[in-house]
Amino acid sequence: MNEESEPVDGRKARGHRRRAEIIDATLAIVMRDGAAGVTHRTVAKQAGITTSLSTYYFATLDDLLVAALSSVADAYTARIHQIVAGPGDKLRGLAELIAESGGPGRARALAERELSTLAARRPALAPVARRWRENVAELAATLTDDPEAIAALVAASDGLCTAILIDNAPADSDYVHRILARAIHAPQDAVPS
Amino acid sequence: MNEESEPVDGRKARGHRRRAEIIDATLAIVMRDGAAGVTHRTVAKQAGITTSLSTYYFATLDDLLVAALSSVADAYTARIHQIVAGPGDKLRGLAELIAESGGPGRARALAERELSTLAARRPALAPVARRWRENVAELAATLTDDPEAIAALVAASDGLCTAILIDNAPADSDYVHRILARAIHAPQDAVPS
DNA sequence: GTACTAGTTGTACTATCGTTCAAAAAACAC
DNA sequence: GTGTTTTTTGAACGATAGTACAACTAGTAC
Repeated sequence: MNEESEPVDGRKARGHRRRAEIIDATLAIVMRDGAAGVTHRTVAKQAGITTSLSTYYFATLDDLLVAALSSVADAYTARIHQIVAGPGDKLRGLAELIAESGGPGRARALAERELSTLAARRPALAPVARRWRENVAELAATLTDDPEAIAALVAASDGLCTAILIDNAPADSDYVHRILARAIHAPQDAVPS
Repeated sequence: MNEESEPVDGRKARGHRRRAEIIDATLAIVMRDGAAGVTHRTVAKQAGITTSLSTYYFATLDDLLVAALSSVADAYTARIHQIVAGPGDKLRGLAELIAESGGPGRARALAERELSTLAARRPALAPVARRWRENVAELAATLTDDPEAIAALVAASDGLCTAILIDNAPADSDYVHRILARAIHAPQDAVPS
């Protein structure tokens, strides 16, 4: 998504398409078997290419993981920007996005979590892993000026995702929305202590 | 921690000690290199034993990971029960526990997150991974009866941990406490919509 | 002492891993 | 057509993985 403009060379064009295919194959692996299942060989088999071609585009496995995480992060970034720019209730839009983690978006959300967790140890992944939370903060900033309310909403979003993914908590959009609203609309002097 | 009572047989006693050593070694590996670094060989080397002895106590790698996750989960359970049973402000105690993830408790918290993430794919790990959130909910239940307030506090706790671990967010105990208080003390009719 | 059980070791098998490399194939420029 | 660049292949290297297994040691019971 953050690639250069279309190349005129037909070979490079094919190369870019191939690269995207490999990233998609990597994501498919992460969604099916987790990040631990990502090897040059499994990715190549998934993409229907030879192992060496996978290493041709991504010299190291880390490169592959960075690209894959960037891809999911891009998707979420687009979704949130769409919500922010759209006409509807932004908090409800976020709630629906989060609630998807319990259904059709579960594999994708899980992939994002796995790759983000990797980021704690691989510096190359860190800036990409931060994006989801930055995007939520951006959305929150359109609803309030209180920085702690923003932080509270970001934390609530992450915590709800965790609960839905790991705990198999109910992913009811209305329920998620109520928890989110509670986080962002709480009075800042709730507890004077 | 959830083992049987002390065996009288000196060999079995040694065996139990050995088992605990292996679990500790596994945790050390997870803390240093992540869950991906856990192999029978690395664990054995860390524990100063042979590879076959590691497989003698834990036939499969999953067994090892379950035991390791159980161990960290036990530690957190003990900490939270201590806070609940103690005389001090329970919410502040939780805030301090969470804030530790930014400092001395970082490796341990990261290990818990990594193993919990594994739980999404390995059923054997699931019940153990749920414990942390159940414990926080237990603590929250001593502060309010509103189930959504409890859920909000649990989500906030998890989200704050994520921010501290992945985002390298400031882990100021007072700050964490304010976010937590905001989650649990918000009025339930903040947003009528 | 013998018989028995639990812990421990060394070795080895097969599989898969990341990575490299020279060479072939394809698309381009001329 | 020739020459050049990019993509693609097949094979191979060394390293490490999980696991199995027979043998050895050490504690226990009698």
